[in-house]
Amino acid sequence: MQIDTDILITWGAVYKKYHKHENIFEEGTHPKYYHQIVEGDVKLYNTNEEGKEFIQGMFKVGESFGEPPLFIDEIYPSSAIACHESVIIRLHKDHFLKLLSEYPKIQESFNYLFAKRIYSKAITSREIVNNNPEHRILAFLDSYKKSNHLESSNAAILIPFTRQEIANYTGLRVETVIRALIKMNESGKVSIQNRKVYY
Amino acid sequence: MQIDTDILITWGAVYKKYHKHENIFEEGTHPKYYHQIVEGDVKLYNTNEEGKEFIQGMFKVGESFGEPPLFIDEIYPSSAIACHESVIIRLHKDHFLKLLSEYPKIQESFNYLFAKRIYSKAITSREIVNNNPEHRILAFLDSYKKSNHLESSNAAILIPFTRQEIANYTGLRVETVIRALIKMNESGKVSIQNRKVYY
DNA sequence: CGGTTCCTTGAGGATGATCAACGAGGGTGG
DNA sequence: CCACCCTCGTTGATCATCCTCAAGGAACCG
Repeated sequence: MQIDTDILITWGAVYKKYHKHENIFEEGTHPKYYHQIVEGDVKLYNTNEEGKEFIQGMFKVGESFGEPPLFIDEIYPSSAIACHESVIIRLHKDHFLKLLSEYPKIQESFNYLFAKRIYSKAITSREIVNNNPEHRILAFLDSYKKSNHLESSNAAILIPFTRQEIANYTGLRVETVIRALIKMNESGKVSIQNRKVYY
Repeated sequence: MQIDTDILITWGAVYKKYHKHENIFEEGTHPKYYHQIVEGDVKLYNTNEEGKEFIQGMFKVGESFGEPPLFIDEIYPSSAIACHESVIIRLHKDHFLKLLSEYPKIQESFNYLFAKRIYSKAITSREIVNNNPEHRILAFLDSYKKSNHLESSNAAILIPFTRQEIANYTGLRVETVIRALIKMNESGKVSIQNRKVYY
């Protein structure tokens, strides 16, 4: 979702800078703002009791994140952190909801966005639950590719994630991801060139 | 989501009866209708290559299902089947989208519904990915309880699912679910009374 | 170069999946 | 009313696989 920054500013939004690895909001807290990325990228994640991280999603320039709780008056189910130096434009919740009611078109866009998210989550989870590491990783790669390179469905693209991040996405362990990727490279399902994964 | 049946009828919706275990739509096909349950219940599911089933969700009287693909012009990511003798009111996709654009209130309700689904999915998946059977089952029980018994958050309720269904929801195997439930009964996390699970 | 982050490898152990039976209950028709 | 069937629940033994732990190597950056 991308709301025109001019509109956001008009309604009282302000830019805020975040350092690399700085927290944007914390799991369990009440949402106060609508967030949209102007520069940089953001990770939504959980950490469980044992300190293991699970990545709910990664978001990049132009995208909004952490909106669902705004609509249903709930606390954040996960934390958000800036992966790199980032600039976020944020609008106070009340103003955001007001804005929403004034612009049915934006309302409609959120419907579209949410429907897409649900759809993509449905696709992913049916593969993730299937306890096969290769499946899980492929599901992750597919969903990344689909959401970022709609056009070039044939050419292999660089996967800009570390093995650790892939592990945190799929719920696997780093070593398992590494071993699976090596096998997938041998069988031609992915291509690895000096440690970079292409798919 | 529940749209007034009078409105649906006005826009051309019709009732359709489904037998127990009859298919309502198939994974991979293009959605033609908006579906809302008048009587009975519906299961959304996938079957993978090895024939293992994964349940995406169960829906009951008054609820709609399989709507996201309508919004984004995509094929169904899963199949729908009537669990029992059911009556569905369905409205042709084109009419549904038209109706939607005429009623901003309904549009808004879908935003609310979708936000809720995303939220609940986020909660669930962070537990599901954690490969511990007990966690997975508890996540499932919590999400069921939350979506069906908002009020009585303290009293134990009957879980109306077979162990096989719980297995298909959580991606575990029946035997694993059984053994986990027995342990959870012993440790007091659930209560089992002549084979029925209470939580 | 020294430090950090990321990748890789090996060995061993834990645990969920699998396979194969069997038991319990509910419903149905003779 | 009883025999049968069908679905669901249960158990035990074995197997496969992913996790764990521990260590070391490669790339990158100040």
